[in-house]
Amino acid sequence: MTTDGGEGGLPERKRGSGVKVVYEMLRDEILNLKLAPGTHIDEVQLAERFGMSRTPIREALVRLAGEGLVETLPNRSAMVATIDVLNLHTFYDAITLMYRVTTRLAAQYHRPEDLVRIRAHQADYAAAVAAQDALAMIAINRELHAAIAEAGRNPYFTTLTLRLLNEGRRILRLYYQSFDDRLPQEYVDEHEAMIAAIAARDVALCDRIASAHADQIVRQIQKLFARDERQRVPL
Amino acid sequence: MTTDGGEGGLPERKRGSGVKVVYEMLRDEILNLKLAPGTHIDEVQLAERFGMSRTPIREALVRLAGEGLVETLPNRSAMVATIDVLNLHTFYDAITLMYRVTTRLAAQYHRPEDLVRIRAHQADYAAAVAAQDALAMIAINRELHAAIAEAGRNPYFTTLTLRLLNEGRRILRLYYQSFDDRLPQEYVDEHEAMIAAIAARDVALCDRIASAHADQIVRQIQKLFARDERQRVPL
DNA sequence: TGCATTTTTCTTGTCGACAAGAATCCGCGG
DNA sequence: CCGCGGATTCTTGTCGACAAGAAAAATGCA
Repeated sequence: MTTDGGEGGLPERKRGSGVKVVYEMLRDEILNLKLAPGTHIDEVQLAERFGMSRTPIREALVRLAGEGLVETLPNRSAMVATIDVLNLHTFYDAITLMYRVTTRLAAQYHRPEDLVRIRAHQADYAAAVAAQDALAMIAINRELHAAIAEAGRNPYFTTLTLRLLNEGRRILRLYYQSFDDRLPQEYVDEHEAMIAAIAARDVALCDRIASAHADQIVRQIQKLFARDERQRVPL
Repeated sequence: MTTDGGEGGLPERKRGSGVKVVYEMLRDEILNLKLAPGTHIDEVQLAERFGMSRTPIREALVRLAGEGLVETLPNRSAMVATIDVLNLHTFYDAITLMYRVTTRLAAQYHRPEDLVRIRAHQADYAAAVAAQDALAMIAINRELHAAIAEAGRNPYFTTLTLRLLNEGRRILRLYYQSFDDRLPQEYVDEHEAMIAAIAARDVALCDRIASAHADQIVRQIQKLFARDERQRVPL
């Protein structure tokens, strides 16, 4: 069986769009864990699936490797980047610092249209929480913080934050697919407070809220990995 | 005239090394401003120069684009990334924060072999200062701070720091090629103090020194751009 | 049977060629 | 003289094919 992804139609597509399509599709599948970490990626298989040559596939993979989403060894198959559980503390450090810095900068440099975008994401987030849709929450959480980072208008920090949000999305996704936990209403409130602080241009308050928010998420992830997965089977 | 770069010899090279060679060569030329910002990059020209097909050239360019060293528009020539003078403050913010964070982390997590590497770079730096070799100083300064970042063992911060150091190398290079200034002996002393603080694992001191060091560099760059380039011609 | 070695198959890295847009040049009209 | 439209050239994006290296399978030997 050839597991067609659903792209098998008219092969007419615009010049230059091929790479973009493959790149975005693969990125989403990696972030959704639809492609499990460690999965070996076969270029010809992807080429057949997307109905194009290996060349654009290759370029998409190189780009994804640049963002740390796939790992590649010479003359060997590329594979979906693994989630390094042992070095998670570096992730905690980085996401905490980036939450703080981008939120502070957003308080300083945001413009009215930024707040509109941010609040739109927050509305989506609240809706996802109400609908108990954990997957949507994870995706929207990323978009919300990305919008805050953009409002800070520092491309260096924005890029790193985006990368960390991607990583975080994979980790959270791991969390919510393993067991359907209560969905944290607190996040909605924390986001609300964060947005208010940004709108009020209160840098110090933003810093405090961002720190707390990051700590919250770190604790949640730690709770996941501390969880005992063994089934208690009567003997 | 075909401006051969000097690669025109036996075309035998190992499989998989092509991309690496092109990538590193182009990266160095961009960082040295041997390729001026804004220069259009012609793929076939590079292919002829390196004696290989366009495919590996292309992959190298995609990688460089991922690091922000070249900018690419669809169906248009890639070009060497421009130095955005108007948004330099974002660079200042980012490099200052990364200097602080990586130095602090180095104080916490460095191992003996890290100090050996760092001190070797520092010796090279001092030698370059003694030799009045500004170009070597610029390159070694990057390596020194890169080694400190590596000692901090947080790949997220290390990656961003490396990117900022690259950008800084281009800017400094711009500086020292415009006029041969006095070479700052102070940097040697500041580096020395920084290394001592790392070795002593004094996080707070590291933070202070890194801040001061970043401010120093920022001021130097600002002095460059504030400089009045007009020639005073008698009328 | 178990292990080392060789052969086969499979996947990637590189190449040359072709087609679609973009940039350039040329001719024409105002 | 200048601007505008079409033809031409030039550059990039994509393709199919081939070769080198790696993984897997098959073979031989103890």
